[in-house]
Amino acid sequence: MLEEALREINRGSAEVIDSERIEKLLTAYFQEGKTYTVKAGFDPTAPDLHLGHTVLLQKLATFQKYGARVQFLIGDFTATIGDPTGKSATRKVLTPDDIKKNISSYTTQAFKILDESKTDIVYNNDWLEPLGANGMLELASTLTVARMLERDDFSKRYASNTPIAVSEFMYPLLQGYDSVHLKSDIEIGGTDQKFNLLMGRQLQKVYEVQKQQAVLMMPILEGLDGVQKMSKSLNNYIGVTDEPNDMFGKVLSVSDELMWRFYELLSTESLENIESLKSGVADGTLHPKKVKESLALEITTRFHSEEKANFAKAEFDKVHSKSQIPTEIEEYNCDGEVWIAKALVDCKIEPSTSQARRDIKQGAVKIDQVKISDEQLQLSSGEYILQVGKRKFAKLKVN
RNA sequence: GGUGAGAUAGUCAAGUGGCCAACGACGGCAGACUGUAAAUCUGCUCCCUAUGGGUUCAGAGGUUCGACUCCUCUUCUCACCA
Repeated sequence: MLEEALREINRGSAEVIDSERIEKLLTAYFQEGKTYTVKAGFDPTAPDLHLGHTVLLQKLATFQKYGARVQFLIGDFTATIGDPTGKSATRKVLTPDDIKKNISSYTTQAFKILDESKTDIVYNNDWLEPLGANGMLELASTLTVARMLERDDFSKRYASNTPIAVSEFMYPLLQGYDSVHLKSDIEIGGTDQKFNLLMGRQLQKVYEVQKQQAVLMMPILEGLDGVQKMSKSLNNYIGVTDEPNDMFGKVLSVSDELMWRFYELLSTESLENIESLKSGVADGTLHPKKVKESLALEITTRFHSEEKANFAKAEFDKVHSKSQIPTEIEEYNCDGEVWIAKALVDCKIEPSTSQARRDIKQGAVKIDQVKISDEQLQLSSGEYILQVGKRKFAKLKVN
């Protein structure tokens, strides 16, 4: 039991600091039913979560399964400083109202994964604000500038003469102080947070609250391209609020290699099962697509429902395997004869008539499942199913 | 503060008076092949009902029949010196 728990907890992790501590906490839980706390900090700036964010959430859920109380920390105070990401210069200041809105959308999404009854939502403004100037100075005195500059990001910026605001130095300190206040037993975060996470350990020692927290770091999830990290700005993400059809399709479009990564970091499938899936694919008894399909089903079910996931799968098969028309298509109307290129633009499946012409020339455009080649084609009155490529559809009614 | 280099399409990056809507690479889209996977091959990739027209090469002026290319100023970036 203990062994299995440890394996699940370490699963996919990039680095663990003080794993003995984790083992002790778990042992205490299994033997005496003692709970412990796991802290994770969240920035209230990004209300749209994608699967990259859920890696952490799922790790927290795993901890909950093994006796942890999760300290779901909202960095409402620290959000006003801005974590030194190097490009944070233009960070806008959030109003309390924005923050409140972001948080509620954040938590409803998060509780699709986390057990609400084992989660404490805490706001660091509650203790950082009363800390005051004295407290801040005391906190700042625990650390030297040299030590601060050890942080990779800082040293790089310092070396390249990129400005570093003194307030940015406070960020890791404050995040570390959160751990002091909360007396966290374990803190988890992404590998990019290493410095900040370690700061928690250091400060807990200085303030002599208790034993130092253990730290578990999760890798950054790759996006759909399999190379760069999943992020909204790179448009390689699967959002947790994506439509079931999109979500299913996106998961299915990841490469076989990346699929295993997703399995490790996102699936709740046990490690044994994943191993057997892997060997099944390796010796040819299992088709990789089947394996990917069940992953897509699992993920879609998690954020929507089983029913919707199954529907998305059926829809997917219909459109792609049997190349039929999807059940639901956007509908558009227009009057009089329409030039095909214009119609495609009006239906928002082409960005410009130039692009539409090119696609027609290349045979990417179909009307009612039939490829067309005449770029001068006029559509007279009637109903048409327009299609560009494999995935863009529209229904057009010409009056 | 001084000196020098630079700013080109989504990104990187050629182009140094007409052959430039601008080489190439990446990305993206489409086609073939497939498992809408990957890999590979091919085509396309500013806009406009188009063998043509329009608007582009940081911004504003100027020289010229003609400028992304030359000149002036402005803004911003980078390097070296102080």
